[in-house]
Amino acid sequence: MSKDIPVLAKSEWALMEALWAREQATASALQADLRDTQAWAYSTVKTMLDRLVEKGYVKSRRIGNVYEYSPKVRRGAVVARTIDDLADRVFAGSLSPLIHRLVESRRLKDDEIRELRKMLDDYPLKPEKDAHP
Amino acid sequence: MSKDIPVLAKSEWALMEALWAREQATASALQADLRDTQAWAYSTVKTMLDRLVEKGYVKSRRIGNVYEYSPKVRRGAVVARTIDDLADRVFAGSLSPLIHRLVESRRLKDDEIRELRKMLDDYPLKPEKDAHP
DNA sequence: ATAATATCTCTACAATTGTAGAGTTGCTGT
DNA sequence: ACAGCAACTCTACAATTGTAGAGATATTAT
Repeated sequence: MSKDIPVLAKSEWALMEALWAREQATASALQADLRDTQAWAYSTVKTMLDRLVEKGYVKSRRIGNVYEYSPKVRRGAVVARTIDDLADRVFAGSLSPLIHRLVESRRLKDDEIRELRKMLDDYPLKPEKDAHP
Repeated sequence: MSKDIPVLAKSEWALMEALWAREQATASALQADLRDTQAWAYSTVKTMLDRLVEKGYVKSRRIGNVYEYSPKVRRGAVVARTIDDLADRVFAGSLSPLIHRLVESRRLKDDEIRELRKMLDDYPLKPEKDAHP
């Protein structure tokens, strides 16, 4: 599940977001998509994509003389891994202090608090899915 | 509040944790503290510390012929900034989806869920500190 | 005084990330 | 058949991060 592909670097996120948004696209399409936020040269985008392919985040296939790139990992998986990574570094692998911290950061609006409450209330306390020993 | 000092890199976290733990220490003390987890040469630790000084995370003062380092920023602040950074990149600045994600990741134990519930229940819905219109 | 020890300083080098120019190739319209 | 254009490939370079050796210096025990 959580392979050991390296964590995404900052800019790579932007690119991946664009790619996830399209599901599959050429380098220049992505370059265009990102034009406003990241004014990257075509070759920059291409280089990054190829690096992402090496890292295992993206797959590419040649269509005619053009490469089409598509995500190889689902966004959710990457997000999860990123969070894990953070939890590892910052909270020694435990998520709950991280969440504490988030909540305590007071940067949540009341609505969000309410929503989170609801989510937690609905949260199914583990339906004992473990294989019995 | 949230200065624009660069986000801590992976290894730097380890070092900072050690420093926060001691509150002030020499390079070699930290090197010793980290011996088990990070087998760094003295000069490695020293270099990193000096880089952290440059970045504004650490301050140092010479005591006799030895430098004593101490954190310049509180851990909490750095954690907050790190989380913000993550939220920015991954969730377009909003924390609540991040929390959602964390909770949904199912990597929380039941206890932790309960604890979070409690925490959220106790969470003071903003004591309307806004100036009334 | 001296040798040993601890600490510092300087310098360096590899990997990764950020960014891109220059030149090559191949289709496309005229 | 050729100019244009789009996409590609190759190469490169700066900044940051990870890591450390070598040599300078100061402190101390003998």
